[in-house]
Amino acid sequence: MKADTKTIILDVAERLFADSGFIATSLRDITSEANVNLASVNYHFGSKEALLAAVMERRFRPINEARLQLLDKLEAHANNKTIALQQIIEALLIPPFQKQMEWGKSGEKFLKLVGHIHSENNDEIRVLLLKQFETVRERFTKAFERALPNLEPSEIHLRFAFLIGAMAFTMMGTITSSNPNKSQEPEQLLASLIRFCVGGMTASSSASMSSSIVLNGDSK
Amino acid sequence: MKADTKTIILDVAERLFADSGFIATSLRDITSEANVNLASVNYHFGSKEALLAAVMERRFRPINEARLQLLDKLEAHANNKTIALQQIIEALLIPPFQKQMEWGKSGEKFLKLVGHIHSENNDEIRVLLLKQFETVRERFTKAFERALPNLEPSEIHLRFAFLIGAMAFTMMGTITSSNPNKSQEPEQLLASLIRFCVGGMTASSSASMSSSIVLNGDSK
DNA sequence: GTATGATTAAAACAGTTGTTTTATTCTAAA
DNA sequence: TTTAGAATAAAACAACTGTTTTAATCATAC
Repeated sequence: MKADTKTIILDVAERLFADSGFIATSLRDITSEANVNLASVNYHFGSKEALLAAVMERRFRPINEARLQLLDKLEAHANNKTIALQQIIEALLIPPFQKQMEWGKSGEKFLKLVGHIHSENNDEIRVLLLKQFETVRERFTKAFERALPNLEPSEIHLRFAFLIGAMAFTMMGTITSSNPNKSQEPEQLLASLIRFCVGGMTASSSASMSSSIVLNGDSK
Repeated sequence: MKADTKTIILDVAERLFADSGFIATSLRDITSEANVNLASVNYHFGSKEALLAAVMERRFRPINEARLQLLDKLEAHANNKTIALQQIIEALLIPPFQKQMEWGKSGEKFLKLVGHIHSENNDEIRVLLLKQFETVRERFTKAFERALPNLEPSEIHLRFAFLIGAMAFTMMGTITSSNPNKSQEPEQLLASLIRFCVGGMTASSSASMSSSIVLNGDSK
């Protein structure tokens, strides 16, 4: 089983981008570790940025397809009845972790990369991710709005963003690496994340600030 | 009121690091925009990385002092009684937003920088932040454990990490910039974040996965 | 006024970056 | 076997990086 140049480059780039970041990883880092010629990246992908796009595309397509497929199934089974919020959140959060386990060592670092891309400064790079995520985002926003009819859409929008933040942070691996306990099983990590997000999304919207702290910017 | 070179460099570096990231911002970007000589960064701070450390140090000290002070006050007022979880979370989340408003235009971009540093690939850089955060982390972890006695410490540890993720993501400004609505008021954003985190931290720990999806990595 | 040290200025340094160009090799159809 | 095109290889390109060195200037105490 001989892996072709394009695949080797994708694999190595995925791992190095995840470990050291997009900017800090040079094409020479990638090509030397992949044992391919430096020019082969530009030959096969066009540019360094296009290589990153290809890396993300390869993993994101199946993940987002699984997400939408699960949501389809949920909406088909529950005709007119409201879908339980936990099931929506599971349809969103389980696929990336599940795919990562399926891919084994090859896709080991992909979630870490995605977590970092989520908080990328470079707009052009983050747009690559948003493009992939757009349909998922729209569909799940509607699902959340149906499941949480007593929350204003703007509030749901914000909470969805918080959820993404918790998810991205989890994916980056900062949590597992900083945890002094023995390495968290992905299943336990995912289960905790789901619980946290369900609690966050279903939180009461009426609670006001209890302390006397006020945000007033007097210093002009 | 003449601003000295060191302060100008700190201000410009803070803004550029927040907008374009640490690696992507060159010393020449900073010094040319600050109208100071290139060598002045190394003269006053020693290195580019030491400059970043100085940028973070300047903002983090007052924020974390405020956090600990608020927690002190909570623990002093509630002798033996348990502190409401929402108050703990407020003591953690309000100071950064409050300080940012106090600082006005000068500290406008600091939270964005912090959010990005949280998800930095470079370990040495993230360590700079963790060092500043260590005491806060320990104190609030204990407070959470007291306020949530029915949760296992490992579960609290994870949820704390999710909370940090939601917070960092909020700070990065990805949310506000992606929101099609009129610019979110910081107060409303903070209030929503607090609600989400309170809900997430107090979520039931017994809920198991409801769907039939299972994470099993058969592909060896 | 002069000497001392802090600050700023300008230039050079040694290295790395993504990309392109020019040759060479490989592969598969005619 | 010849030949056209794909793929790889090696080298060069021009630009940019953080840091250091060497001069010049500034402020301040004597």
